[in-house]
Amino acid sequence: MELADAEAAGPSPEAPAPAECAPAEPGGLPGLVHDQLVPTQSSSSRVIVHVDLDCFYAQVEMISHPELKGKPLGVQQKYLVVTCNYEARELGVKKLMNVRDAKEKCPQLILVNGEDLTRYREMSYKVTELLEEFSPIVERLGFDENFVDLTEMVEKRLQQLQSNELSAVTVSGHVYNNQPVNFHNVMHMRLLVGSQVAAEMREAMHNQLGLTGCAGVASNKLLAKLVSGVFKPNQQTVLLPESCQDLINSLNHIKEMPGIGYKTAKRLEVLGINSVRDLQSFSFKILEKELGISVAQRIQKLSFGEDNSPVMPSGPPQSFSEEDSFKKCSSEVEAKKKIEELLASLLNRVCQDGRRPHTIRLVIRRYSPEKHYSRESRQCPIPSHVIQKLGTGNYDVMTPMVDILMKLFRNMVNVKMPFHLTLLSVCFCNLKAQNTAKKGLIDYYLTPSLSTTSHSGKRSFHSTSSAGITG
DNA sequence: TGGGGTTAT
DNA sequence: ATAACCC
Repeated sequence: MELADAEAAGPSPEAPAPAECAPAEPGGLPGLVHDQLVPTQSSSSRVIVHVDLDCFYAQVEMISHPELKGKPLGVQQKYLVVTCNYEARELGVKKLMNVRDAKEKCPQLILVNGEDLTRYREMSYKVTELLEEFSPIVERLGFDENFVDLTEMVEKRLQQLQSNELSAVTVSGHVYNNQPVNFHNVMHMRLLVGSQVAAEMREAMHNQLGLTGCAGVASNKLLAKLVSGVFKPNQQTVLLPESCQDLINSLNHIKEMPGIGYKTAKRLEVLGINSVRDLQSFSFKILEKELGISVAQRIQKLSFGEDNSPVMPSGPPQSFSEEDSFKKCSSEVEAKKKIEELLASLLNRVCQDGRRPHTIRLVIRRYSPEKHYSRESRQCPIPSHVIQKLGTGNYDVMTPMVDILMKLFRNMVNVKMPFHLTLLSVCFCNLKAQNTAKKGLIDYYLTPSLSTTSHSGKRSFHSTSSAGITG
């Protein structure tokens, strides 16, 4: 028979079942259990794939410049090699390596400037769109990673199969730990079909876009992401539930757990938590006291390989920004010039998108000898008369925008005092569908006093009236 | 550390 | 507006 039979035959991964990822040694983790934090242990039987392009910027550059293929290539932003191809890696170049160190390690290294992200961004969205053809549930993570929820696709494919075909299903790519497949286990079968879809995705990326990448297939985003990196360039791996503990225990430090960043890792270290096992067995009450219930709950679940966060379809971007970093900017005139450059690029992008931003933000980074990474920002609504000029190339939209940005600038920086900036960034956000009405009709409905949001879309229109800033 | 992005508070 | 996270 088909799915129903298979379902009964398997060790029932359905129902109010055990954890997604049963602990290997139930005795060794009193923390979570005794503190009684875990609510439902939602046994997700989802099939998620994480697709991760190999050294993405370098790949795009090799497509643009085929003569560079086979040679060690690095992509440079300012004084950093932000990524490089595998030829360069074999010669000792690492991601985010200083240009000087990289050249020292590898004098033949060819560097291309990658500060303009336009082509990378365009290729990135082509990848996402290709994946959306498989399933519409695609979540972007940066420019070079995507999660896809394959649960539905996989169910449909399994339903097409007769029971005698079920045992003929094969895995595509690696199985983590070389774990044997149980053809009577439904979740195993789902994941195998997931691995086949992943292979098709990678094939399509290669045939249609010329790109290679890795894929990881597992029952949630965390595990899919972790397992995608197990075999590295241009390979894929599927994780079967029984090997979940091995995967998360293969991490050498909690900082390697996606979702535990620099700050949280530092605070955990103070508590003596360094390994994933440390986090698993740590008292939840104390963890909650230190990090708050939200973070504590989330990361302790992560430590068990549990992650119920859904794959959220990214859709079009929520914001557009352009930034530039530099050694020093210390005059208003200089800042204005840089802001104008950033704005000009942004206007092109926003124009192509079709939607219109209703908010603009200026971001700065002030120089400070050690205290690294602190940005300040000011934002304000974009006046409606300026928004309306955005799509039309006709009128000068630069002038009013620059005026607004310079007011925001002076709101943050006292220009009568000496200052030293190392970064400027302009961001358009609060994007709304265009008011491309057949003048009159739609305009009428969208007029603020008459708008009742009873319309279709989920975005509510509000032609905000002049909304300048008080500067 | 670049030049981007997101969500939560 | 900031802070955390991701690449």
